[in-house]
Amino acid sequence: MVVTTKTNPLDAPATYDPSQFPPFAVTVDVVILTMADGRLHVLLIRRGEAPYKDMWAVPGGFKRPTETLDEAAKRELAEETGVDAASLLTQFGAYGDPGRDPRMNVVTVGYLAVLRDVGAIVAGTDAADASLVPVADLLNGSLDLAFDHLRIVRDAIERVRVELAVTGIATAFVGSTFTLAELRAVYEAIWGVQLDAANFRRSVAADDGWVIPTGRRSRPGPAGGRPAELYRAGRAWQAGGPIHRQPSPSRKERTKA
Amino acid sequence: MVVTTKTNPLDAPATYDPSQFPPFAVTVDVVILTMADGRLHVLLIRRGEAPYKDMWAVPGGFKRPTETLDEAAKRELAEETGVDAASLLTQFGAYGDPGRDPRMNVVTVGYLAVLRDVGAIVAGTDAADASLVPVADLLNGSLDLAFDHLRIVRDAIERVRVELAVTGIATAFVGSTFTLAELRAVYEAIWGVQLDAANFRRSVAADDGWVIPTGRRSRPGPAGGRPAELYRAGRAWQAGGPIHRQPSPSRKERTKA
DNA sequence: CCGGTTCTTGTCGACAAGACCTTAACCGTC
DNA sequence: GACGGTTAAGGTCTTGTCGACAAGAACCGG
Repeated sequence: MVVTTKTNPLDAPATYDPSQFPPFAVTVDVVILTMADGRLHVLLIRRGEAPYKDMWAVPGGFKRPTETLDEAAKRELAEETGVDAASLLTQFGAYGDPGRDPRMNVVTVGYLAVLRDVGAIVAGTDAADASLVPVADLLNGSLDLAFDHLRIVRDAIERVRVELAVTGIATAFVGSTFTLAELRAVYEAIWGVQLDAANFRRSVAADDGWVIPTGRRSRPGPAGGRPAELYRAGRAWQAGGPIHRQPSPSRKERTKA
Repeated sequence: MVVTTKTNPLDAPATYDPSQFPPFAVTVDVVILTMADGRLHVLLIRRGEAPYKDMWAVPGGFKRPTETLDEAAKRELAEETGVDAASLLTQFGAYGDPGRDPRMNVVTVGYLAVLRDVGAIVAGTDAADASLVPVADLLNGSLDLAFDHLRIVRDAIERVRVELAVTGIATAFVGSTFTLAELRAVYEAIWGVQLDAANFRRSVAADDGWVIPTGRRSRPGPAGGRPAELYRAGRAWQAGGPIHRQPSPSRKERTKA
């Protein structure tokens, strides 16, 4: 109640005296997303012990009492991939369903990390224990995960779709220099749409600050074609990205949908 | 435990053997927002005991091992206000900084609840212990809160501003039937902007599904005026609201900003 | 040199959103 | 009952944005 017989507003019913609070384990799970061959992938690890032995799971670990949640996520990311970048981490949800871990009461906090070129990192670890999995394989239900990690990954995907429209998270998927085609591929893969290259260029390059031309040009692919200009990320990506998802599919159907 | 010393990527360093996981208290804090005299308010309670005695705080309580986080938030909301509506609850963040509660390790999960007409509920309880506070008083720093609750409330406000553009949360602030002026006041108060009444009407009433006219009309205010039509919320509010925040202030400055 | 491919620039039209005005309906007072 | 004040509702015009589409530029291989 707002006010019980005592006067402590933070307390729960007498059966839940704060001095006898139910203990929980608190963990941090990091959903690591990256682009590989034009598709969105998530980094998963294979469990070596029960429960859910041999199943794929999201990397994570226990929060320490001396660190914040953000620091715990940063530490886990560094332990898993060797990447030290706290700015790429975004908290997206907390999960505490009873029985989600059959061994004890665990509340986990989900973090989203966007990296580029995780392939080399994954290869460096034991390949049998870590792998990049296309998110499409998870979203269509053809692959299940340990615990409630499938739900956690789903929520992370949904979050990155929103972040893509609101923040400049797209540049985290590409390298320090990139072509606009690469950047456009990020939007197309994550949103599952097809964007007009000309209009995309206009939106991104119009008011400068989004991307900065370097003057150099990329080498064409094996199929030839005109070499694309190389850009680097500008500093204006904190106040909302330049590309927005189409709210209503304009009259013509998209082939890719 | 999740893992033993070997081969399991889910584990932490040996100093953190899962069998000795550090215990945390897990609480749920509910930021209850409502409209009062044209401004956005938050329901706060006054602490009666140390720490932070006599300071304002967000209502909350311990999560029980047998309930989910959502259920805990729903229970807390019912205990505080008597309102039983889980659909209005939105989780927006987790907070676990060390020392945020000087007594023990506490991780709290923040929930946002949008209600209408909390005034009667607050009046029903002990008025000295619960109160509606304008969020403006919190955002400008003139009032501090216990623990890290100021940060929690700030995050909740930011979240409701986003939800307003993405979901149909605006209808949760008004009654079951409402005028478009009332609905517009919600947007104006939360975003701090001034919207053109004519354009607002077009956006909301254009493609029906947002609001449904009831045929009845409201009684004019004390200053007179033409009576407004009464609407009720449609069912199309799950796929994004009709009103979007202006991304770029078009050439003319707004008087209210 | 010549098609094939990709990047870049240009133009056009549809649509959405803001600014502004006019009409409609109710109040109070005189 | 007439009149000004107030608020709601509807209409029109302009502006800006966004998507579709066409055309040119720069590289490839043969």
